[in-house]
Amino acid sequence: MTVENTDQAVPSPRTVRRSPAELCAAIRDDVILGVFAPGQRLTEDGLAERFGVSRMPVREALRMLAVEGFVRIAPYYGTFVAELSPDEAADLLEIRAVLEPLAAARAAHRRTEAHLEQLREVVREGRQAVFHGTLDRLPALNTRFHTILAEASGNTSLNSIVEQLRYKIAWVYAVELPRRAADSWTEHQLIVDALEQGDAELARAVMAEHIRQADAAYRVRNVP
Amino acid sequence: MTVENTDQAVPSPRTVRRSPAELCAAIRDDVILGVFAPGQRLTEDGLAERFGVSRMPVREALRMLAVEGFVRIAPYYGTFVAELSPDEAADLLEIRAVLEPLAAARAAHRRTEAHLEQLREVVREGRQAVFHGTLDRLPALNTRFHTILAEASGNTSLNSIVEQLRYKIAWVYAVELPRRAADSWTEHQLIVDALEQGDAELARAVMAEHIRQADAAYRVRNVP
DNA sequence: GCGAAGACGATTGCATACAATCGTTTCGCC
DNA sequence: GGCGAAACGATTGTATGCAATCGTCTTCGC
Repeated sequence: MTVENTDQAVPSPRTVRRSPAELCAAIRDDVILGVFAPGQRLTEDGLAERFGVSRMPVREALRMLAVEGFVRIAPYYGTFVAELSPDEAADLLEIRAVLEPLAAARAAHRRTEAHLEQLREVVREGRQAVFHGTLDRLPALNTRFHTILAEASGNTSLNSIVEQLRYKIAWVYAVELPRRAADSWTEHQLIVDALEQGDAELARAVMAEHIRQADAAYRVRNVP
Repeated sequence: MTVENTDQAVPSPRTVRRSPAELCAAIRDDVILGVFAPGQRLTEDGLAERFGVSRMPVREALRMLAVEGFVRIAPYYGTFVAELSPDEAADLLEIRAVLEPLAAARAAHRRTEAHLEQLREVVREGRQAVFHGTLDRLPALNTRFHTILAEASGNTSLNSIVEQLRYKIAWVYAVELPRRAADSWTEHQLIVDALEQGDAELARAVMAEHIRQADAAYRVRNVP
């Protein structure tokens, strides 16, 4: 094992007090946003200074991120941002391709009226954004749609697994927005329709097709 | 939130030095084995004394277990063994029911000859144990079979997710062994056959049926 | 000049000490 | 006696200090 690049030479250290769980989320965000590059070394001192805390909460946050798979910790050696090969990146999509349809099928039965209203609202905003060409709002709306749907599945484990997958996919992939936007939100509408009807198998099928189409529009970041 | 029961009044504290990752596994084992009951409070001091280390490695291990979902941490309040409702327990099986067939289908293409040999050996031992009635060896062999298969899938993320699921299922469920043993190992044989033939859809179908049969034989522990 | 062994610097691992917070109990007041 | 607030004890959160380990550089020997 060799030391690849030195410490993080990144801007904007925030001097806000954060608990380990918040630190974990903050570092994960920085990893996803590319502030810390794959393979980059993360020193405890560096992160501690960056976030204005001591090494102890940083260590706890790093252990959490290691379980989540965003960093890998080599004992007595160091912590490094994880590197996903193109194959591993594709594997993430393959897992999501079976879990999201499962979530949709369950949501067809377990969804409450409140869930439906939220989904309808998100789809309405999404389609409006497509119509008006304000595409910058779409990523957040898309995430929100799938988040609500995972919640509506009523399966907490499934929800957290899919959430983790979405984090990783957002990290590894960049999506070609304009090409897919219109179709994507039409499909979202079809999914909500299936949920309203309580048709689990229809919801599963439509979601499976939606994921299939979405995967085809992804583009791997940082190809070696 | 109320304090349910006091600290762990458990026997056999081991005075072996352990790293945070090993501590995490050790505590998780104790949770799965029921040494720590669901809902029980886990104090850092208590665990530190039990494992012969200071609170720091214990804290890091607990953060990892919280991410894995075996404990829940309430800031400035305490750490408690997680409690899974019967619904949440059933949800675990539902997730596994789509992920294991996916692993089997992938393994049909990605498995190496070394994987096949290991699987054949495990199945041979399993069927022999069934034949001779030495049923106490079967749980370990069953875990080993599914572990090798997950590895053979060549999808590291899928592997770790399924591994986590298996931990939780072993924790929450007890299985009626004698009733299922013979059929289960016949199905294992069929899965290996499908992998040998490289028939992904056959492997997926056989595994799906295997999981379906296995789930029917589970019995929830600690029903409230 | 080249290879190996030891010393150094940097970083992680861990134990201790202290601060912050929560639940409970006790005390005072009505 | 009942209610509210302050003090206490217990536990968690964090910072600091030191030991352990690793990689690298230097130096010695050939």
